Amino acid sequence: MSSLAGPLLAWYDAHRRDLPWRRTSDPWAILVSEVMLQQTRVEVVEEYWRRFLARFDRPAALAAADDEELLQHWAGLGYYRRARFLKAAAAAVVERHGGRFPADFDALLALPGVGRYTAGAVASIAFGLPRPVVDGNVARVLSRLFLVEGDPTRGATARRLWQLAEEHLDRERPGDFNQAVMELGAVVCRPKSPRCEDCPISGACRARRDGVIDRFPTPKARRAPVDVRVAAAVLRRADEVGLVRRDASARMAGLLDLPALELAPRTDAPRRLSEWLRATFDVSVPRLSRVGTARHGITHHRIEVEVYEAELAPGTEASPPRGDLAAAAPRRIAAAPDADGLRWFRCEDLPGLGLSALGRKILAAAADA
DNA sequence: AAGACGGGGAC
DNA sequence: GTCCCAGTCTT
Repeated sequence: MSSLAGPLLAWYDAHRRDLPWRRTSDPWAILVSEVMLQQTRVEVVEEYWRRFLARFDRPAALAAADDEELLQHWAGLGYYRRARFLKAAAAAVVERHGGRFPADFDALLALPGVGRYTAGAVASIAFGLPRPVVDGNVARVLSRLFLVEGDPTRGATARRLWQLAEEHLDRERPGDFNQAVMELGAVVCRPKSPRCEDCPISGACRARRDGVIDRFPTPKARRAPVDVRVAAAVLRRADEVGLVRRDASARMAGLLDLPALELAPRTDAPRRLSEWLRATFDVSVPRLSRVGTARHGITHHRIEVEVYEAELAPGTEASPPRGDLAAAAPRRIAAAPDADGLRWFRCEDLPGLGLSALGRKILAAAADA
């Protein structure tokens, strides 16, 4: 019925990128790639995927790992809940399926963190099952091909796109077909300045025919970003730096971070930070010097971090956090230490330790000073 | 149906 | 600076 699959598969066979997870048929390795690729670019994922699979080569290996090591391998990727779901999925594969992945869409869909897209991707790519996928790439390609209006991720528009993907799926090579459409969206049918001259199915594209490529897909409504002001402390003790582990209820839960505090407008930052460090960790920091500024964006927040540094006397210790940490300060972003409080880490051990990207930027700002 | 959830690469 | 990515879960 569809005249799309032929040209698409031929194009894919000739032009597909040599991505590491395309060299395996191991469903575990493919699941890890798909979860990492959720809302995350291919170029970013490659190195994480290699390192993760080298350490957790089978579901049982991840299921047995502790959360700290898991986060160390995920730090910097974002959407950290994915990592916990992936561990839970690995445990479920061990418990429900004896450590072997089920060649069954519904069983895959039942795994934690595996939704309609990921279940379809693993089913089609690892097991050759005829299941469609719709991700951002597929949504863009199909919305342009068939003039599908509306937010591709919601309601009737999403249903229409999944229906189109199902209708046009190649039943002989579902995994390659799905990857071909995604590849086309990533490389040719790009959000901006699409390369229609290089598109194997441009003749079938209604948006191109009508000269309205730039109006598809319909842009999503956006919220204005919220500005957040933060003061962070780089506390040094000889060759060590004081870090906190972020609380399980906070954003970036479980990652290491600099002790930091969200500031109300017109706050005397160093004084407030110093008082908070004393009240929370019982560390006395007489002199905080401003050493720089770090900027960071987190889902509709713009964060500006004033970075302060202090050299503490050798032997300085900290008490476990006191009081109600959640009530102590606003903590949309900062002020989220867990009950272990301030801990000392050798600076040379920091890389690979599970520091948040925000934390890395704060240390970089301090190092520039 | 809408909101929460990171980070960075490309323009 | 802005956009948006091989999405999923929760409310």
